[in-house]
Amino acid sequence: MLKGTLEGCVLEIIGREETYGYAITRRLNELGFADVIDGTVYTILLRLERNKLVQVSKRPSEVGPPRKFYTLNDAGRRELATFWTKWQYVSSRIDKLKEGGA
Amino acid sequence: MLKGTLEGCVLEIIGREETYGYAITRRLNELGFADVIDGTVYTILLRLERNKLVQVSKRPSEVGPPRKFYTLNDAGRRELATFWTKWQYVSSRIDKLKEGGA
DNA sequence: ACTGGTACACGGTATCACCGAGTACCGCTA
DNA sequence: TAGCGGTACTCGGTGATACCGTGTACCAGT
Repeated sequence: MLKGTLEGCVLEIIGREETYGYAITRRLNELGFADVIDGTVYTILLRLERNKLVQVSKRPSEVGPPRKFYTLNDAGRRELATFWTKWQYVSSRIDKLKEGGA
Repeated sequence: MLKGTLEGCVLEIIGREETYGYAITRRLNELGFADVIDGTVYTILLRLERNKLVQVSKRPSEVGPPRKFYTLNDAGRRELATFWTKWQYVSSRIDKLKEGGA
């Protein structure tokens, strides 16, 4: 019912600005998703890449190994919009169930 | 991250009043979860039963085969409270990410 | 040379929820 | 009385998400 939520969050983060896996993990942790681990994020990123929702550009870093920078392509932006629509729908229903139930 | 959400909804419905599988499915569909199918609900109910979160009472129906009525026990109520706490936490973070991202 | 932080990939796994088929009770009607 | 539609539950199989741990590797500072 709500699967792919974390993937949606990752899409949103990428949609804001070009970024890379390690930074996305840090961002998610900052946002309060404390238990999201880097391995999970990389899994999602590889899936996004496989599903052709992102454009990838590998560039060297000055403080470590090269980074893979991601940006959304058209399909990715559509997917993101679909995700938010679905999220709003489902989460509002659940909130309604929580409050009073009608 | 959000798995078990549907299970939480089912717990909430049972928490409101003693009810049974077929009626729960109808209720969920009414609430807007149109694609939730009875098989899914029964799977969840069997899991709740196996995990000892509900009390079950099988009683005959006047319009069909016997029904299995469910009520929450203490463990079920605790699980429900935990679910809502977690839901509120996670959904608020996601909403925050959606609006502006700070 | 070693440690610690940065950065990514990969195999394995648990579990949720979906799907479909199967069983069975009941009332109505043709 | 046979069949149909609605009610009601069970079960095996499946796909996908996200978790977990490990391995690899680059870089800077001590």
